[in-house]
This record gives sequence, C-alpha cells and structure tokens, in this order.
Amino acid sequence: MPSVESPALGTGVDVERGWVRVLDERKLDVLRAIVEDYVATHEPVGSKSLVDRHNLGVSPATVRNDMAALEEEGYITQPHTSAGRIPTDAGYRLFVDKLSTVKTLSPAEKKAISSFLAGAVDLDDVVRRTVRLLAQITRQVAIVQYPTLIRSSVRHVEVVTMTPRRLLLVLITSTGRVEQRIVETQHDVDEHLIADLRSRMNTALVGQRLTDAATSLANVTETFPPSDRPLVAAIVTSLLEAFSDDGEQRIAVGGAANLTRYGDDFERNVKPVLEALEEHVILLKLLGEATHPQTLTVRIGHENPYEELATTSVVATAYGSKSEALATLGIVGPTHMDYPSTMGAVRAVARYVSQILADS
Amino acid sequence: MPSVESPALGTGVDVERGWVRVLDERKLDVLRAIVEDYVATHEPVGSKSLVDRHNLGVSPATVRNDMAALEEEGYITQPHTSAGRIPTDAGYRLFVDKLSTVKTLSPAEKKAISSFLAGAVDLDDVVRRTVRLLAQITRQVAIVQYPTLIRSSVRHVEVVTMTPRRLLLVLITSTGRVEQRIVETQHDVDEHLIADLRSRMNTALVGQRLTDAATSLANVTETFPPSDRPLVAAIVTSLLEAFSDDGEQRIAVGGAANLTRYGDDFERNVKPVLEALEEHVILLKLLGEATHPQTLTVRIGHENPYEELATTSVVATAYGSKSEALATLGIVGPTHMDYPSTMGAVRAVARYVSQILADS
DNA sequence: CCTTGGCACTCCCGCGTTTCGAGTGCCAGT
DNA sequence: ACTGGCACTCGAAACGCGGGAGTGCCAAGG
Repeated sequence: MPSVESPALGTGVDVERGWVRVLDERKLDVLRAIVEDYVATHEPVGSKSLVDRHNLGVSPATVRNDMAALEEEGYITQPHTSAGRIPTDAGYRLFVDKLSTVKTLSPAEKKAISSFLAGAVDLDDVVRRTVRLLAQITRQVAIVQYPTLIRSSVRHVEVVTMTPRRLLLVLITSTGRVEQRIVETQHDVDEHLIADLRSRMNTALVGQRLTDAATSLANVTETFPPSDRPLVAAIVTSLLEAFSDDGEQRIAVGGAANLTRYGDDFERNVKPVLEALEEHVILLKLLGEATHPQTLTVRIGHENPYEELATTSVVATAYGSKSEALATLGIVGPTHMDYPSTMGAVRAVARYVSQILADS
Repeated sequence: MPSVESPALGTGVDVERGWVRVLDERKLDVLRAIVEDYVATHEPVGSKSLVDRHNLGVSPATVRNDMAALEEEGYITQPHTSAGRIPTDAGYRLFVDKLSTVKTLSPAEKKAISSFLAGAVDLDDVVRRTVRLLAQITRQVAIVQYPTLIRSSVRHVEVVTMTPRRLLLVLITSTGRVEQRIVETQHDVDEHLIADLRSRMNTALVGQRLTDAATSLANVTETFPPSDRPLVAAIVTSLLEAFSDDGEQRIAVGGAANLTRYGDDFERNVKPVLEALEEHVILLKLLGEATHPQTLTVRIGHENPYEELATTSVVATAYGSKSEALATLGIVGPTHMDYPSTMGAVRAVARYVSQILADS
C-alpha cells in the first residue's frame, strides 16, 4: 500500500507528470486489486467481483469509472467488449514499481534454502542445487549462470597426459570452477617437458587474474627453447581459450515441468519458452547484464528482447560478493505471475548462493 | 518385407506358436502399412486410404477382414467404433521386431555427425554436443549419460588449497571425466603435508581401477603419522565418495522443445515427459542397463517402468568401446514415432561418440 | 464534483441439436 | 479366398439459442 508518492488528489490540477496526472490513490488501489485477482484466477476481473473480494469502500459503478480511466491510460485492457479487465504490460510494470513490495520469505523457508545449499559438494553441485531450489520455490523455470571466469583468478593449472599424444589441461579458478581442455599434439610428448611446463606455468599464473594471464603466459613461452615451442604454443593457446571462454558462458536450467501450469495456449506460451531454453545465448540475453547484487531486474512481456516471449516475464538478479557480481540467476514465467513472491524468492536465493560461495 | 520367418500360410493349420498362428504375410503387410501411415499422419487409418496409399493388390474389403483379425490379435485397435485403426503397443512391438529394418543414415548425415562431434573441446563438450545432435536428428528429446566412473581408472589426483581451511580435490579419470570435491578442514592445513599426500596418492592410485582404489587409499592413510590422520582421513573419505558417486550418475538432456510437436493432448503426453526430465533418477531407469554397444533397446509405451509414460517410447543404446559399455544414450518420444529412422540415428550417434571417445 | 443505483446493451460461453461423412461389419456373389 | 454392395455407427463440425457477467451511460443525491 505505501511506497506511492501520493499525488495531490482530487484537485483536478493537470500536473502533466506522467501517470500522476490522472491516477489518484484509489485508482491505484483498483489497479493493484485487478493485478492481484488476475494473477490469482487467470480470468478477466470485473467491477463486481472486485468490490466483493477486496473491501474498497466504494460501489462497482465507481470502480467502473476508475477502470475506464485506467484503460484510457493503458494499464488495463479488456479481451473483448463486455468482459472483465486484465492488466497490460504497463499495468504490471506500474504494479511492480509502485504498488507492491517484495515479499520476504518465512524463516522456515530461509532455513530450508540455506541448509539445502549448504549440502553442496562442489561448485557444479551448488549451481545444480540452486536451479532446483529456485524452480521449486517460484514454481517457474529457473536459470542460473555459472560464475564468470573473468573476475576470478588462477588457483592452479594442471597438465595430465592421457595418451602419448593427448594432454588434458585442467584450470582451477578461485571461484572453484574447473575448466578442462584436451590438446592433441603432433608428436609424442616428453614427460619431463610437461612437468617443467606445469611448474613454470603455475608459478607464473597462480594468483593472477584471468584477464592478466595472457601476458604472463607469453612470458613463460619465451623461456622455452625453440625446439619445444610448437608444443608449448599449442598448450598455451588452449589454455588461453579456456581463460576467455566467456563467449560461451555456461548456464543451468531447471523446472521446465512448471511450464505445464501455464494452462492452455500451449502454442503461444509454452513453445517459445521451451525453444528459448535450448538456446543458451538467448537465455544469457534474457538474464541481462549482471548489475549489482541486491538489485532485481524485472522484464515484463514485450520489454524483453525477444518477440516470441512477449507473454513472458523475467525476474533476475546478480549474485556474488557484495561489491562484485559473479553471475546472474533468475526465472522466466508468464507475465501474470505473482511478482512480489517471485521477486522475494529470487532475491533470497541469490543472497544465500552468494553467501555459500563466499565461504561459510 | 523380409526378416519374417514366413509361416506356412493359407493352410489353416493351427500351429499354436504365438503370432504365427493366424498372421499370414499379407496381414503383416497391412500392419506395417498401418503403422507407417499412422506415424506419418497421426490419424486413425482406414481400409480405404490404406489401399490408396500403398499398393497392396487387394480391395478395401479384404483389408478390413485382415484388420479385424489384427485387432482380434491385439495389434491394432480403434479409438471408437467406426473409426480407423491405430497400432497398439503390441503392434509397434511387432513392427519393430519383425516388420522393419533400422534405417541407415545418408553419407552426408554421417559426415555431419562426425565433424560436429570432432569439434568438441573436452568430455563435457562431447556430451553436450551429443545431446544436441541427437535431439536435432531425431527431433525428439535426447538423453545422454556421462561415462560411468566405475569402469575407468585413475589418471591423476590433484589437491589444491583454496583457503587455509578449504581444499579442492580434483579427480581425473581415464575417460577424461573430471570430478571435484570440496573438503573443509578443522585446522589450517600444512602445505608440505598436502604436497606429500598428493604425491603419495598419485603413485598409489594412478592407473588403478576406481573400484580397486579404496584399498590402495587405505594403505596410503596408514603411512602417515597419527597426528596427521584426521586430515588425511577427511580427504580420503571425500575422494572415495567421488570414486563411487555412481549412485548419482550425471545426465544431460536436450531437445525438450521437440515436445511441442506432440501436438495436442498436452496433459497426457507433454507434462509427464517434462516431469520425468527433471528427475534424473527416472531417466536412468528409462535408459535401462547398458547392454552391449550395438544393441538397441526399445521400450514401447507401457513396457517402460513408469505408468505416466505409457504413451511414450524410449530408444536407447550403450556407447563406449566395442567390448565395454561406458554409458548409455537415447531418446524418448511418443509411441507413434518413426522407429526405423530414430533407431538408425541413435545407433549412428552412439557409434560416433564411441569413436570420438576412443580417440581419433 | 464525485459517487451511486438503475438500465439497456453486448458478446462470450456452454449446451443441445443436426448434419455429414469416413469407416466399419456383414453378406451374398464369383 | 476375394470383392462389391449396403446398412449402420458414431465422432466432429456446424448451427442456433439462451443465460449471464460485464460494460457504458445517465440522472439523481451527497
């Protein structure tokens, strides 16, 4: 109810400041009621049922007038003449921005989250559990991006010979992420050379930011005699590739079964989402740039960059340390979702994941 | 057409040997035609359209008689009186076993598969690409199990200190799979001890089968003085856990968007599959035990172990070396799928993955 | 000027009815 | 054993028809 900078109401002054102009407090109450009811029932809501279910102290007729105004302003619409109203994207936007507060979770839920995440056994497991958790709480499709490499530093580099001509490079970052690369070599490799390379790379790289590692690696290369250069070069190239694979960010998805709750209109609601889930590039765009942790990003309907997902909303946020975002996570669901609860859940999960990753 | 041990037909002798008893060759032709048409159109197929589309040299009336017999035997059924026939699970079973041959892929397709897989950069990538490929070719939901740990041996064990009280264990297996475990310790760890432990574990373990590793590890533990035992024990325990995590087999899934092609009957066809995809345990059961590579397992409708998936079939096979199965892969789709093509694709992909993994 | 009850109007939705036609089963004829 | 003919069945689509929820507007009252 609060958080609305209540306009000078009832005066009729034409303030010319966007929505403030016509929308007095009660109209906003009506809008909120409409959103809440529609989210609950998924059916157009009429003036009569509105006054029944919420105790606004006015008659249906009055509400109708307000509704007409709200429709005029573009916040609600009717699917057809003489039906109830449903919120437009703009309506949801106003609701999210001004008419609702993010719902906090119950202590029991918080407890459940933190204990579930605490059981994780490695970074992969953290991410998997997070996806599962998020999907379960929000009952939507959950998306979690793996911690980006770009902000982390090198913890350890390992070179393992698989077969005489096949090496496995393993890169361990400060965030616990493990990257692997296979390198095929032209000639059989000398085990001593490998050991040498391994130790030199580690002394040169450990503690370095991944972004700075390139130059250090170049230096390492130069310390080797020309005869060994081809092999070293191959390995270094592969390693650099692993360092900078941010182009191919990894992502985990879960809760697709929740799409079944979309109800009907399979073709328009479910199909595009399922298709998007296959395309991780699209998902990354949907999650958007990681802003600060704590800040929730909400993209409603047509606000998001894909035409096919016009009936879909995205709630996302960054996670990581307080100051630096490691990656983003979020959910996608129908525009008519329960924003306060969903946003609360996303925020809470992001916090607890950050906490787990920051150690415990 | 071939591969049917043609029964002594037309004699009317009651051979009493299952389906051979009544089903002469033409009836089987009819059944095959019905399956093919139904798979193509997804609509009940009648006698008239059958003779139109296939040139069986007989009249609709004759076909009707055959159909009556086939229905009597339980191979086809009609959704309601005076509709066309659709195959039953038993009908598909017979079709798969006796009436069809696995379709081989075109050279172009083979080329595409092998070159797409060859681009993989590590084991994870191989699996991800395989899933994608399989989903794309079969246009079904694809499932790929990660190579099992149980048959592989230890290539390398690495212990990395993340923070003074936090160690990261990395296990690299002969199949290129990398397992990680985080170990929290009670006290700050001594770096020399870690180095010592690392080298002793490697000398003891490298080359060992994972199944045999437990005893070797126990031996290693005993070589340490009692004061270091708690730490060593913690690490060893975690490592053993990583060795035997077969209980929690990893799985990759893809192509869920193909579910949209199921058309209508969302509730019965799509929903249960989506739900199953979330439960990896279920998927593992669906794939079934890895038999030999080369052998295709087909589970049709109610044959698979989940009631909710009674309208779903699974086509799976093992991959790995010729003699030993590393893991399984396969697809799930509606019972009315194109079995010959699907089976061909699954078999081909399995072969190429095996080949890639066996080196190139 | 805002609010309210009243009232006429508009369509969607659900339901029963009808028609249409693909498909079947059976039978008599070759 | 096969085939043409024929009566029958039954779902799917088309049609028609209230009922009812909801609206917009207006005139009256605070």
